[in-house]
Amino acid sequence: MTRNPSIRRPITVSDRQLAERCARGRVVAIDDDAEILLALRALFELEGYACETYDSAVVLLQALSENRPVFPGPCCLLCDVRMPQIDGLELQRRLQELGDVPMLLMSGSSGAPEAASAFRAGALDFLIKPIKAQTLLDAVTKALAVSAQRQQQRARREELAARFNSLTEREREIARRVALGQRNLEIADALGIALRTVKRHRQQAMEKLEVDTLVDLVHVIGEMK
Amino acid sequence: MTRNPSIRRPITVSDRQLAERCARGRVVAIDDDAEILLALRALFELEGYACETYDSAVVLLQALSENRPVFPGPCCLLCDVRMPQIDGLELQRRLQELGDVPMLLMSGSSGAPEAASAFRAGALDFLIKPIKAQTLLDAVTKALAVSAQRQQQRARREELAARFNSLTEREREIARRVALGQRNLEIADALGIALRTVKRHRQQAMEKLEVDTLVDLVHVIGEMK
DNA sequence: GCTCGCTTGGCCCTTTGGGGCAATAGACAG
DNA sequence: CTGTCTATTGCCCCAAAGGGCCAAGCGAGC
Repeated sequence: MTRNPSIRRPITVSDRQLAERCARGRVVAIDDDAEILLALRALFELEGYACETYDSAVVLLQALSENRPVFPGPCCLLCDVRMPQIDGLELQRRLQELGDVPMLLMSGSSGAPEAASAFRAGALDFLIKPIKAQTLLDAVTKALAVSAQRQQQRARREELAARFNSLTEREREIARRVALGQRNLEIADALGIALRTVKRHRQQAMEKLEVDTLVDLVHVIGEMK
Repeated sequence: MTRNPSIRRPITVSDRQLAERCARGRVVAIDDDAEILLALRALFELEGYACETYDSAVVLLQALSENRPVFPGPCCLLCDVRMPQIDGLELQRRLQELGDVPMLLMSGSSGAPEAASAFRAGALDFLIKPIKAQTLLDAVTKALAVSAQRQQQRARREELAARFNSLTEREREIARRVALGQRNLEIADALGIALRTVKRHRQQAMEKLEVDTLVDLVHVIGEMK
């Protein structure tokens, strides 16, 4: 394991506090109104969430492109629609490939077309200013829950994919066929190899996939695709 | 099999044509503007879809409560938001328990709040008048596709549930345990019965569920819940 | 009382799965 | 060139699943 060269300062107490907050949930707020950002930050931090604020989508995109490490945990975006240069909907489009961070949009002056676009593009909600604090918190809570679930799902898939990739090509082939319900003998005939060989690969595959029943194998293969 | 007493007139040629259209897709349009309804009907029928029109949500609800038989096939609702008595959003709420018919809302005068409400309540899209014919057709095509998929899904589940219910209590119990990966002997011990008995029930269950491999059993049980 | 379906279980045999032990052969990195 | 990894296979043994044949106990309904 190599040392990460990006670590260049010691961990402070505030880092630890931030980490705790991030574990509960992190709200990334984007609005060109500085006062609103302050108010949002105050509200979310009072609730025990971490909050990052950006006064424009451009700054956020730049920060993201630097790809600096963040504490793990659920995360959501809360973004104003009406902003100069890059507006909320445009930002949503650009982040779409990133994909798994739930997005909340808010606006005071937008019409139905903007709201509809936002939802079509996958926004989790569209809040109309002025927004009641409770409404905002409910939306954020839900968004963070969605985020947590997606992250869990993704972690699980990656875990399984990693295990599956640690199999040899032959083992994968046999695992797939086993999960389709083919018998060892069928597989042996199909691949033109001996029964004993199929058994060995099957055995190896199940060991590497950390399953010990056929049922679990089926579930694991099913979860991956 | 008993005769259905609700059949009281012979099948006509136009019935057959309607049935063909319904199989392609049926659009239920609700708008208080008679001209719009005419235009919608013309558009959808030109595309080969069946189209029912209602000039108010009240009439639609009444028609639904009579529960008369309709031809099977994918179906979607296309409903104006701004209507007297019961508006589009209210109709959406009332039909929500019905649940599996995709809903498209349209409006010329609504704002972001209405659009957001519609999406939160599960609307598939929210179209802003004036709507281009192509936009409308695209939305309807998508809604019908969703409907078809839901119907297929539901049919499959009902089919499987019916099979599962045709099992005896004991057979269900054993099928569940088998699908959880328990071995016959484990099950026998857990239920305090002989191995042979478990085998018999297992065998019966798989026959009734129309599966012949353990893998298929797992999939069938999985699809049901 | 009797039949029918559900549940139960014993006996026995075959097929399939699981796994140890040993060995051959090709590919590839060091 | 050598050691490691992968794929392959044979032989043997045991456990588990699949299934035929037969039969008893029991509650529901005729």
